[in-house]
This record gives sequence, structure tokens and C-alpha cells, in this order.
Amino acid sequence: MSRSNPRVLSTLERAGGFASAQEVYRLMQREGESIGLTTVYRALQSLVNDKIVDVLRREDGEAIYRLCGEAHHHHLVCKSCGDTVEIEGGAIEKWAKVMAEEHGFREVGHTAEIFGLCGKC
Amino acid sequence: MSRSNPRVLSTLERAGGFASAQEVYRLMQREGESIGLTTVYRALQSLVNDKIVDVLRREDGEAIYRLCGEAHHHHLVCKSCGDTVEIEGGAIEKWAKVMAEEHGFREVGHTAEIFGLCGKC
DNA sequence: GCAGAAATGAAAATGATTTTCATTCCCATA
DNA sequence: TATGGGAATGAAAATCATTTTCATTTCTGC
Ligand SMILES: [Zn+2]
Ligand SMILES: [Zn+2]
Ligand SMILES: [Zn+2]
Ligand SMILES: [Zn+2]
Repeated sequence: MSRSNPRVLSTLERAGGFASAQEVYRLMQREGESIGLTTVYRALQSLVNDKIVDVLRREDGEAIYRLCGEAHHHHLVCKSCGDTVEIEGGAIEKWAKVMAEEHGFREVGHTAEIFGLCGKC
Repeated sequence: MSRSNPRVLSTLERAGGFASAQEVYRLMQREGESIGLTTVYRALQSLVNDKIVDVLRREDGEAIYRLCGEAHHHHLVCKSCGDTVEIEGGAIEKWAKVMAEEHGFREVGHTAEIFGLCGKC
């Protein structure tokens, strides 16, 4: 069932841990690897399911895949160049917990991302 | 230069202040308004330029346009039945601001969602 | 070896968004 | 009022990421 193609993962790493499906595909082509675009999409999807990478959106809507460490953290992403800083959740962790309890929710998780323009853009 | 078509703006308001270009277009059609899809896209783009609406992305990448001034809020969503509660950002708003400043980001926005199982599930 | 399952990828389909371009509308000026 | 040019409009075509289809290949257990 796991279609987490290791060549795709390795390419994503080599790309700086941050690339779109099309970019991963083009990179593999350039490096002479034989692979189909469909397989790249499926592998990335699978890596997302396995929580090995997560997916964000460029400003133009294209999905970008990004290797993710295991420790729970959040992201500060540049809308323009895609630069990403991993940040601590801080107050969010408590906020999520309190809000969930307040409304009778259990087994809660959360997502939180900040996006803007970085110093270089 | 301003193509901020007032009929499009009014429709976006009527849609709850939150809709995709396609949805605005379909809504106008259903209401018997004569307008082209291209014009809807251009009007929304123009409203974004004028900072009257801002644009977010659905999970599938589709752009959704939101009236500025709609109260900013977050969601608590049930993983099982989809029930959604609108909640205040509370500490998150400050967290996002502080984190962004700390890393030299500007023009920042953020997303934050909590998901879990509601009381009924 | 051999059947059945899983993986692969080329090609077609999908769907949002953008571009093109011919037409229509608006409006200032003669 | 006529007219000319710029802006707005929208149908149709183009673009482009992503998904689906489906035939073929590869793998796995027997
Ligand atoms: Zn940047
Ligand atoms: Zn967190
Ligand atoms: Zn529920
Ligand atoms: Zn907020």
C-alpha cells in the first residue's frame, strides 16, 4: 500500500526539502532518473499520508511538499520565496487544548501556519 | 482602471462574505444576473488589489475571496461528523505577530484550525 | 513457472485560472 | 449630435497543475 517511493523522497531532500511535484519531477528528469509524473504525484501523496512530508500552498495555488521533522512545530513561510522557519507553537498549544475542552471536543490536533514576506523579499 | 464591479462585490457579500470565483459566478447566474466568468475573475482580482477583499486557499488549492472586515476567526472541526464551531483566535493573534516580528517577516497572516471529536461523536 | 496483487506511466480528462481578441460601452470633445 | 479613443466585457481558446484511466510491467507467495 505504501507508495512512498524512496527515490522521490531522496530527490525532495536534495531539493532542499522543499519543492512542488512538478519541480521534483523535472529535477529527477534532469538527473537522468526514469520516472513518470504520475508516480511522483502518488509518492508525494503517500509521503503526506505517512506524515513524512507536509504540504503547503504557494501563492499561486501550486502545492509544495516539504520534509518535516518529527517534533511538533509550526511554520513561518514567506509568501514570495517560500523560505520557511520552523517555530515553536508556544501559546497555541494551550489555546487549542482550552478551546477544545470548552466545546467538549476530545482527541484534538491542530494546524497553525504564519505566512508573510521575509526580510529578503 | 478599477474593475471592482459592484454587482460582484454585492454577490460576495450575499454569499456570506466568503466564496470562490466560480461560486460567485454560479450564484449570479442562478439569480439571473448576466455576467461573464472572466469579468467575475477580474472584479475579484481588482477587489483584492484595492484591499477590499483578501484571498485565501481552500485545501484543494482553489482561491477563495473573503470580504475584509468580516470578523477574523478560527475553526474547531469534528473529524467525524464535520460539525464546526467558530472560535476566537485569542492568544494566537499575538503569537503570530510576535513570531513574525522576531524573524523579520511583514504583511503576515495566519491560519489555525483545531480538529478532534465532538461531544456527539 | 504462475496466478493475482501492486506499481508504473503514458495519455486523456478535469477544473480553475488566464489570455486573446473582437465587440460594446462610455464619455469627452468638435 | 457625431465621432473617436480608451475602458470594460465576455466567449472561446490556451495554460497548467493535478487526477483518472487503463494497459503493461514488476513483484510475491505458492
Ligand atoms: Zn522571502
Ligand atoms: Zn502546535
Ligand atoms: Zn462530531
Ligand atoms: Zn487568527
